[in-house]
Amino acid sequence: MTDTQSGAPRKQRADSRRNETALLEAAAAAFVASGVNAPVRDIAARAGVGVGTIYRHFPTRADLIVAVYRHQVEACAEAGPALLTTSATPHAALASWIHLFVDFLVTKHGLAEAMRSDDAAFQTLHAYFLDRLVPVCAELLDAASTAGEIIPDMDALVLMHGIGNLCIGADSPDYDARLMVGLVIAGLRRR
Amino acid sequence: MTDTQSGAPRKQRADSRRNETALLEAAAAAFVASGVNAPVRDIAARAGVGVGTIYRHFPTRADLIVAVYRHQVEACAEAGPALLTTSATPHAALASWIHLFVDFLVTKHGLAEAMRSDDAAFQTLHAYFLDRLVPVCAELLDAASTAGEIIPDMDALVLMHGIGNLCIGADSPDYDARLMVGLVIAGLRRR
DNA sequence: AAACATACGGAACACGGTTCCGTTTTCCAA
DNA sequence: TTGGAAAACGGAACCGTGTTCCGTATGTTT
Repeated sequence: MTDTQSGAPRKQRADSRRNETALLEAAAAAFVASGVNAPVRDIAARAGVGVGTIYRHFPTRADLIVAVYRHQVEACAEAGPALLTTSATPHAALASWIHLFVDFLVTKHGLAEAMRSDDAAFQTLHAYFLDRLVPVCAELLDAASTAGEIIPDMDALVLMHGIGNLCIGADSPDYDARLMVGLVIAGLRRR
Repeated sequence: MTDTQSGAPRKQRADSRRNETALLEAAAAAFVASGVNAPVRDIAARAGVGVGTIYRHFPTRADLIVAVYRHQVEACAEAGPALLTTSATPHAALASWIHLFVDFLVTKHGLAEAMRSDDAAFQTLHAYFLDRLVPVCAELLDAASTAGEIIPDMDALVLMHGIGNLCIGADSPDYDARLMVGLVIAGLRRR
């Protein structure tokens, strides 16, 4: 049954659009100040709206996080192929790209933690990040392994998971996520 | 028979000791069933005590976790020197020991996550695990680097942090903590 | 301007950790 | 054996967060 509802019954209300952008800005600010787990009420207060409005626009926290960081993720994804053409070797491109990803993660307090929460609400976050970045990573891995620089058959999804995990707690003074990621990259090398 | 004791103010009450062991058993069971973040009320109910009793015996969740897993951590710590004498090379000993640690972590749902929480309540957990295991790891690292098998100056604390992080979410079907840890171990190798 | 869909606000609820205090149990000493 | 102080207990009450719900307000269309 094709219930062809009338094409575009009505456009989105102006206040709704205003609130959405206000929320995005408020959330970005709150994330910087308190990490991606900033209390819902705080974000609402910053945006000058009620909590209900948040849930109406972004049903889960993951939706909000995705919306806030979407363009940065896009930039990271697009950097992959670019690096492949500008780098000396595929392995160098892979290394640079991973460092780019790490830089992104470690500057978002709590993002790495959230990324790997098995809470159902974070499915969206998981899905978006992985859908967007895993193929890029896979392409880089493939190029490097074709060039014989790294071990074959490394799974991009597992690698991304692992890199993400290594970035957890990156702001702790006695931890060094980049060093650990460097070990992983070295470990990928064919010996 | 009167028990042999010097003039202590008073010995611990019998019900108190009973409750403590009951609590330990209940917590162990709850941890297996629901992970180390099992609700306090659940643990209390399993042990047949009130929630206040938990807090009296184990002021923070970390205290409870430490108490439950203490002997396993001890075993892991003691395995370090042993492996060093029985293994072919220091690097092999290091690898075996790390895998031992990983096995311990991945079978305790949520432990790895808890390990790296920056919540103040988990200071105890952090402190105990690291105080006990980092020196062992350092000894193994030192032996391997003295033998020229791995890169020098690797910090044991950072390595333990990283390994712990890699174990987060180890029960997810599309992740492989052991594989990632293997990459790190390979990355340690001098090339 | 009236009518109606859309969106809003925030009170109310759910849930888990933590505290507090009146009551109960244990132990010691007389 | 027993009186009573100290130790320990239980769980109600409290707090902070996420989430839902519905009466009200706002924007849009005719």
